[in-house]
Amino acid sequence: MDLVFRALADESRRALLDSLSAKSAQTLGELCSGLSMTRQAVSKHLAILEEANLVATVKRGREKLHYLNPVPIAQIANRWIRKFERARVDALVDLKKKLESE
Amino acid sequence: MDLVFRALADESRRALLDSLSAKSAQTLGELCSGLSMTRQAVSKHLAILEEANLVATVKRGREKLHYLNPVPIAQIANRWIRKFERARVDALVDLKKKLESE
DNA sequence: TTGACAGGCAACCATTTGGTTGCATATTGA
DNA sequence: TCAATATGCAACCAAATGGTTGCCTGTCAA
Repeated sequence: MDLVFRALADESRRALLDSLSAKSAQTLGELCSGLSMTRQAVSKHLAILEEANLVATVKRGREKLHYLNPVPIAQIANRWIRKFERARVDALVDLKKKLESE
Repeated sequence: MDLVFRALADESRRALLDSLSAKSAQTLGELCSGLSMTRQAVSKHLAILEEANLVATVKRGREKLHYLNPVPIAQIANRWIRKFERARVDALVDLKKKLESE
């Protein structure tokens, strides 16, 4: 869970997820094009996304195909964000009241 | 948006949000108790959460009350996570097919 | 008024992070 | 076979991060 949050904290990595969401089964080289980063930097980012289970890969010959795995993101939505949705109205009303009373 | 993701990347900060979600209007001292961190460390984390607009504060005398603001989290849920929900089934079917064909 | 309490500020430190360069390995296709 | 291609690995570097300690400021209450 922590790995997922940390993986999502970087804009480059979120961009990679975007890219994989738009086009599946991309190779490392493909994912590099357009980004102003060396291949190795992208490779490291992908390793972090893999570690967090946000990206799955399949080797095909000398290429490595990358796939988005949206499950961890869905889990965060379901298990973590919902906690705060419940608190949402209460918290805001609470704060507003406080601000107005001062 | 990036500030929110980065703020959420740290377990201590998520714990602080949890704490504020459970009990609103806590002071810095209150938020510190239970955590094995100096007051200054907690203060820095709270500053990052404030920067990301996840926590709002009101000064009352020599105390500073902290409030959870769940709106940015809700925005991420709505504007960002939904993108990947759309891709979810497609992506998994896609990957499964690939894995089986190799 | 004055000591105790809540918090802010700044300097400092170790570790992690995001990136680079250089070289090695493995697959492909002419 | 062999050059080109796709990726992996390791060392290195600067900057950001998470934490500390020490001291200062402002407020409360006896």
